[in-house]
Amino acid sequence: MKGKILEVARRIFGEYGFHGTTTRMIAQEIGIDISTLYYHWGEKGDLYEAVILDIYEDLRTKLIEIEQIVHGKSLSTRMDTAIEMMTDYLFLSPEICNLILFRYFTRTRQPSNLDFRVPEFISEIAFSMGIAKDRKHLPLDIRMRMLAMMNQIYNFVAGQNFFMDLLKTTREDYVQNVKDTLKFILIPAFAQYERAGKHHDGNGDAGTMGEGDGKKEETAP
Amino acid sequence: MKGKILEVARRIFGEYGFHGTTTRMIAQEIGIDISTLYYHWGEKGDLYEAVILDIYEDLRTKLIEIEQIVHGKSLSTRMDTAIEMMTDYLFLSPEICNLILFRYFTRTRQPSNLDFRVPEFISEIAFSMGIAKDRKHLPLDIRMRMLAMMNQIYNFVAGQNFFMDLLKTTREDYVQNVKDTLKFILIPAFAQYERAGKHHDGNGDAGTMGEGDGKKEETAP
DNA sequence: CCCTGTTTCCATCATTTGATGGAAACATAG
DNA sequence: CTATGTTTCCATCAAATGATGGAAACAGGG
Repeated sequence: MKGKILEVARRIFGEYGFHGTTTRMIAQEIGIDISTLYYHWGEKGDLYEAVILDIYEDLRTKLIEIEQIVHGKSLSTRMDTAIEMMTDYLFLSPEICNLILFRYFTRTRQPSNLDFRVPEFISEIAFSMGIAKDRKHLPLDIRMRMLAMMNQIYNFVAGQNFFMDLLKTTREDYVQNVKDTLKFILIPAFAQYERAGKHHDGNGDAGTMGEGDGKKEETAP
Repeated sequence: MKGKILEVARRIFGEYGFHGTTTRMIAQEIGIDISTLYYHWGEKGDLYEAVILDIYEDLRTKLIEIEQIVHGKSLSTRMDTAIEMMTDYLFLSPEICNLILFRYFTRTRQPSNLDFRVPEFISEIAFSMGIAKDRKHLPLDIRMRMLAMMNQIYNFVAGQNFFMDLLKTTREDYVQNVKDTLKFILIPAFAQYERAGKHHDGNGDAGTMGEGDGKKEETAP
């Protein structure tokens, strides 16, 4: 039962957010009384915290699995496979994306129960992609690119209902197009690392060229 | 006063979301009684609706302004300028990004007051970029790429607090790195349109395109 | 069966929250 | 000043919500 509650709480919190979810909604979805819920998980904030830890744990497991499969391949191939696997996985548990994005964007009225830190796996991903030489001390620009990449996936999964309606497409079609769009955007972007040889940082101003705007060199801090 | 309420409501709704915001929070922030708020805007859902319409109107105005400035330039230049302007603008009104993303990701318990449709400017942007030949009947893949592009910007602005804390960086530094990251990812991706000539759709498996030669000139730093 | 510990539900509270009616304050034209 | 329309605040409600105590149901070992 404790597990069942966590599972349903993940889904409901993922759909409605923290304040949009009531303990009664969760209990009713399972068909139990709310006091049973409180018995197992304590107050609402504690349950939410458990949900967050749970999804990050799932995500970590998946990332490790993917890392082992794409290990050793070329960057383009690695990204292609990783995008396929990651997308398929997240569409099976879309609340993972929703909950992560809520954390990024939303403030809560709660004192500070929910502001605990969770690793964002940024360095792990960069390392797995072969972009980081060293698991620690990742330069800022690389960390931001990793965030950008993950966000791109999260967005299409978390917003699937809205976007499917907006684009007037079926689910199957949508999933395929998400993968294609991700590849269209991410692979050329990160292909710059392949072309630029191993670790030519190339400043952030990639792609524009010319213009030589006044940006100073900003070597990795 | 009516305007002042709308302005503050934008900010608070943007920070806490619909259910995370109470009418009392808005009223208190201004220093008025909640009944004054209800007098001007009716029920909470109506105020929220007004907020959404307001931010979309602002966004529309800005997009038109940008469109006129980048008109006629090359795609890379257009994107460079548009990213600069759009980012600067959104960082001044970050609640725009938050509110748009909430609409994408969050469900509300409300009956259906907030499910009204608002244009997402997808076709306008594609047309302005010179990617769409025809303002109507945009193919699905192009619309998704436009969404992906806008989402990329929205995310970094809406999540600025979280990301700045995560990356341990200052605001100024963060803003600059957002621009650089956006250019790093978006410009190479959409440069495929330039290289591929005018309208070679190219199937979704765009990842292969990056391998060919790639960008010729690379401003040696 | 009985005893004990666990789990579930019912009844109930105290707050919070959305919402409103009506009195007071304010403004403005005549 | 007075009359009229507008705006703001005070007091208050009803419903929703987070939370809890205690009785009942359940489970398993002796």
